[in-house]
Amino acid sequence: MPELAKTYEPASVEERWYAAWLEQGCFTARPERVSDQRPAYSIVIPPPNVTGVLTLGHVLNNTIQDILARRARMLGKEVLWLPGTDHAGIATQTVVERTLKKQGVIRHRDDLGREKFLEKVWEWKDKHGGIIIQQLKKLGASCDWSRERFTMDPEYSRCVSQVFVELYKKGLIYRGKRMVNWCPVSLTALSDEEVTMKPQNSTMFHFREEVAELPGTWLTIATTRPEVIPGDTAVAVNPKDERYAHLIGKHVIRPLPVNLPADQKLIPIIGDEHVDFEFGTGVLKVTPAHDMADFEIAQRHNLPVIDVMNPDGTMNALAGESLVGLDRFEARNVAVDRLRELGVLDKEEPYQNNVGYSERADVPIEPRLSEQWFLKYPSVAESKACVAEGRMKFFPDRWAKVYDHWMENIRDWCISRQLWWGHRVPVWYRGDETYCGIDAPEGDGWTQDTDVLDTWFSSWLWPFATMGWPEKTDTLAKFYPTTDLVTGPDIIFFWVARMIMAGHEFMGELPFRNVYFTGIIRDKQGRKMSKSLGNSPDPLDLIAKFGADALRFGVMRSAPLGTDVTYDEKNVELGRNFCTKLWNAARFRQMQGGEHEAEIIPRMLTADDKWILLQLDRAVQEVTRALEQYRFSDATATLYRFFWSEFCDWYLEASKAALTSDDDARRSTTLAVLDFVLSHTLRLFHPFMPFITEELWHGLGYCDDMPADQGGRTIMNAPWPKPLTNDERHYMDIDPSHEEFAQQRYEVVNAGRGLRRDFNIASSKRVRFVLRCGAGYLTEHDHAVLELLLAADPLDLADAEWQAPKGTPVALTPLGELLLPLEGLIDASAERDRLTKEIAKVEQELGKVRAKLADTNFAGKVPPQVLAEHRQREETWAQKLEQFQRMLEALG
RNA sequence: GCGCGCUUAGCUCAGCGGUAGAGCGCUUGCUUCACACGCAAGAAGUCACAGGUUCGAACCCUGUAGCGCGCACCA
Repeated sequence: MPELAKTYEPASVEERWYAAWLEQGCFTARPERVSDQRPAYSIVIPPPNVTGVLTLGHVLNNTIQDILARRARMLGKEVLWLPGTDHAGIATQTVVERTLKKQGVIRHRDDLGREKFLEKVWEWKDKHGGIIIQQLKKLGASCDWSRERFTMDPEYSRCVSQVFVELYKKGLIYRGKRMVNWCPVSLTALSDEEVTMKPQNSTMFHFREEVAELPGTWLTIATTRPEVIPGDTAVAVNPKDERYAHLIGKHVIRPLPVNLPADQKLIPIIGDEHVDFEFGTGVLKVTPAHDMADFEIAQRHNLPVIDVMNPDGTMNALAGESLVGLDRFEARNVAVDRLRELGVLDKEEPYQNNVGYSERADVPIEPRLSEQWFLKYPSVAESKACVAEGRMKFFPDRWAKVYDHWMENIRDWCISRQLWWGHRVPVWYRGDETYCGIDAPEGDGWTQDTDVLDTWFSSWLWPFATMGWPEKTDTLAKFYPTTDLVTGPDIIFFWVARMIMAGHEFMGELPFRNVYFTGIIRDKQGRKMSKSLGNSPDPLDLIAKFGADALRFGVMRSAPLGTDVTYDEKNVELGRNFCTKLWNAARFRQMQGGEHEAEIIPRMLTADDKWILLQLDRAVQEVTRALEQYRFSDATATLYRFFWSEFCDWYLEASKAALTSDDDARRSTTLAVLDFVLSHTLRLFHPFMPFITEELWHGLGYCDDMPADQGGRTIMNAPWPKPLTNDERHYMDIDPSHEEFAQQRYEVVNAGRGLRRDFNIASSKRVRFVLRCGAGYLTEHDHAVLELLLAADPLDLADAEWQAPKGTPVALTPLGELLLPLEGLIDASAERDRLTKEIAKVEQELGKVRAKLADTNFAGKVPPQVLAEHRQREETWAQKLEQFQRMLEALG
């Protein structure tokens, strides 16, 4: 085996192993291998935007999925991690359109026309579509690339059409002219979920309108949107409002638009319960074409609907000469000027309100009446029930409540978009005829609906459409429903809820059993990562600098279940340091030589060996449990503690005593324990850090223990470590008392190091220690370990009678008093001060315990076990106190 | 307005009924033959606040404040 380099060089290792895994088909799922003994495990990737680039959010999300997939393989499952990309309608179309404009190819997409423009989008997709996939590979994602899907693949598109047709035939999809959220920039309708409310500093304008039938009587109206006054078709008051009730049925004179004949300016005063008399002036202007609530009022009262705006947010001719052609915000200013000129503007006051914004274009949406396609959600009851009844689990489970609330108040989904990039609505028209089908109808003269479908209308089919539905493929039969879904809580409604409904509706079953919601990655100031803030580091840079494993480990370590992740490059650095530590521990093992298959000889096991085997066992159990509960940061914390503190700091240092001994059996047993622990550790680490563990798995030769026919002896297929069985414990003669003994010796070491510190002796300087435990109490090996770890030269064992020179520093340990004889440096007063301080501490602790025990309330009511613990504690402190006092007396 | 979450060491977070923990940062030693991306030792906390339950509360209950998120929304 070639000697390992001094530091780990991730780049070449990562590239080499990823290529090897691909070549050996390690990621390919084989449905034919699924059986009772080899259960299926599946997960579908949340498809990233096809033209997107990798962000830290993707790193978090996909590392989690990779950990789950890799661990499932090690548990002997047949794993399918199905990857792919999303066409991301608006996002992609916007990017391509903007780029073409920048390049001067077009001024507007209409310059090219639908077909030509789509050609450009496909060109763009072919050019940039592979980027994020390549980046996921850099991260080490073990996706089954042979099954990669794209939401605009021909087969996938057929699924989308088929689903549309089926829902149409069931009467769940319908077309209607309704109020929708309109984005004046993207020029398309949006779903309710694509609108986010933002607080705005607006102005509330109060203006007067005169009652036509009662000249001199004015109604004052409060509004934030004076520019849509030309669209007002009524003024509403609450019929119970005594101030205004008598005016119902009369009319007011609308001040805008100007230049209309007087009779056309009259609009009715109506009574409607919707009007809140507390708010504003208690008089509401009703603008049915530009406000959702007003539209409903208009329907109740059969009011005309006057749309005064163009699709792009500019005012149309109906807004009148003074406003026509102006952008809605300019128009607002002009409208205010007009009101002022007319002398009817009473008041302007600053006002904070919430305005719906288009999530994508980041501009206020415009409520707009238009002809759109809507879906009445299917399988709502089942979808609600499966989460409520716990058949599908959410992690953390508080999201179940959010889901439930949304499902309870679910409203029809506007699924049509006035875009070009996407799945075309599979509906054709000819005269009065309408045809809905997967393929175009026979005969001439049919024209297809020009709208495309909301991107999520394809994404919601992802779990089964990617597996070949509607064909009954092997993949679908074996891997659906999927096991886990890993995604962000921000798309719980956009995607998760809808997939659950589609799963029930088309597969008759839930699409996944567990949903893990990641946190959102934030910067150190707690802000979301975003391109515009420039606070989002490029994961590829981090991989280049620290290695993919370091990035993965660092991110997982800082991402506890249920909380947002504060990103700090320090964490990645920590991951890099950890990789180096692992690498160097492996190097240490390699430098000892010897074959790795050296067998453990139970009778040769030292207390240290048994101790580390028990710590390993504990780590195996903890990591396993943490992963079962999706507590990834807990798993990394355990791995870190076990490997760094327990294995490297204690065991590996202690093992040096055995490794330099003349006893061959001891030597080879120690090597065997090192190998046992390392090979288990590598496997525990593998899901988190796939590259370095594979490299060391081969570098240390552990791969040789695997059957040659199993996919190239990769650690990917090595068995996940199991806790020790009772038989194994018995065979190796391991029991908790050995752990305690080892621990006690380590306490001696700590005490010795403490003495060094107190007396300013460098940790590396070899000095004489005396342990008053009686000769022959320790085995030769245990003694050698203590000597090594204390850097003692020598460590003498003495009887209780042994007297040190007065003022010799001494520390209490579970194995006896540890003395540090200082030749010529004895300072009795310094030691007296030190002991006095120790005594004060002990007395304080003893006092606390005694006070509790003296409390009859405590002693009478506490469970016996707790009482016993306190008694034990009291005894220990009392003993210590006595010993310290004796030491102080000895000082004279 | 309704709901959810958070508040523990300078920073990021564990702990969720029985003596306050980790990593980073900080301090002090150390070129100890795997590793200075390291080793060793150390300082550092009225566990947001106020009540309550309990023998005992960071942990359970009630309320308050601050921060964050979701839903709804009155022009």
